Amino acid sequence: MPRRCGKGPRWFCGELRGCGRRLTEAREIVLGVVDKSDEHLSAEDVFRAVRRVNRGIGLTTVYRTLDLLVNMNLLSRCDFGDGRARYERIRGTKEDHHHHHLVCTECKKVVNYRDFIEEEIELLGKTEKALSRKFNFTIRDHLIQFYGLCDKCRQRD
Amino acid sequence: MPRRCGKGPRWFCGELRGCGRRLTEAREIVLGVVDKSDEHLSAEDVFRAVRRVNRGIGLTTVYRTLDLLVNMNLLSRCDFGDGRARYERIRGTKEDHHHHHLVCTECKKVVNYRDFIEEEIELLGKTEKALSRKFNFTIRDHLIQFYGLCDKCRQRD
DNA sequence: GGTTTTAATGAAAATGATTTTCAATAAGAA
DNA sequence: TTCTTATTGAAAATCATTTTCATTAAAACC
Ligand SMILES: [Mn+2]
Ligand SMILES: [Mn+2]
Ligand SMILES: [Zn+2]
Ligand SMILES: [Zn+2]
Repeated sequence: MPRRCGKGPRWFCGELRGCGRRLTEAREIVLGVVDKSDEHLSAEDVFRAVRRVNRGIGLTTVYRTLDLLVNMNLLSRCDFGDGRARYERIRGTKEDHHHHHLVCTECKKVVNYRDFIEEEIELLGKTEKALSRKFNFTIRDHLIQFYGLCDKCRQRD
Repeated sequence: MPRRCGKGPRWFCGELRGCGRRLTEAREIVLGVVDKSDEHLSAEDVFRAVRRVNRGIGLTTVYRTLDLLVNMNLLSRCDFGDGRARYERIRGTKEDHHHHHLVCTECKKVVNYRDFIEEEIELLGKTEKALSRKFNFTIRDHLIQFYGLCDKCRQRD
């Protein structure tokens, strides 16, 4: 009889075990930190939050864990062009909380939006079909981002 | 009477002078290299090509010049997620040769496509209006990229 | 043509996010 | 509990890009 996995939610423990991985405090804390936040956190952001819970966890481990969680499809890694990766939790089904981003090029503020997502998805389908045929590509993912100036930055100029 | 600008196309010389800049051999060669190519060149790629014309030009100058040309709106800087910027010439009017990218996540091959560009533009307009109202954003630019597997990489797996 | 101003340059050093190395630690199977 | 080996932290390494600074050369002005 396998010993009850000490800490952390069962499902997470299970997912990890499933691929021969171990449930550690660092992994729990990192997942918890990103999960709680509704921001787009950098590795450094996550590191700072993690340290508040356990001072002993190193930046290297945070990087490694974020990588792992992205590969497990629990987090998504974003690039808003400021030279550092950012992470956010993928909630529920893939299609469920799908959203795109609106980035202020001035203050780097990022807004999630879902307006016209349906139309974007429809366009995606169309494009996928056409490009698949034309270039023999299998499309797996897409990136749609809008750049501009937020309210405050527009006025400031 | 201002001396005739020695080398290079008049328009380029003029554009530079217009903002208090000087026309140099490095700038001419860099622009020429990116202009001739129909690839998405990294700074290193450009550097190698530039050296074939003039061995004396340094990598630093290539970086500086690429920056300048992007700011002058002659080149566009792309990010395909491989950790280095890539550059391509912007031809003609902005709307004219507008295209989006299809990136193979395996071999990093990049394809330009224009299929459904009209629909994408239409969607952009719609989204711009809605997001502008909802979030008080002024949209200036957008990024639409598809990721997947090219023909060869699909078969190889 | 020559002289002057200062933008542009190259080499080397610095930067900064991320990755690698490696010896020590601890998860979890038995 | 013991044993295997995945995971970890600290320090060093990587690598694209930027900064520094002394030198060079556009081009404005004689
Ligand atoms: Mn988001
Ligand atoms: Mn292109
Ligand atoms: Zn802003
Ligand atoms: Zn490929």
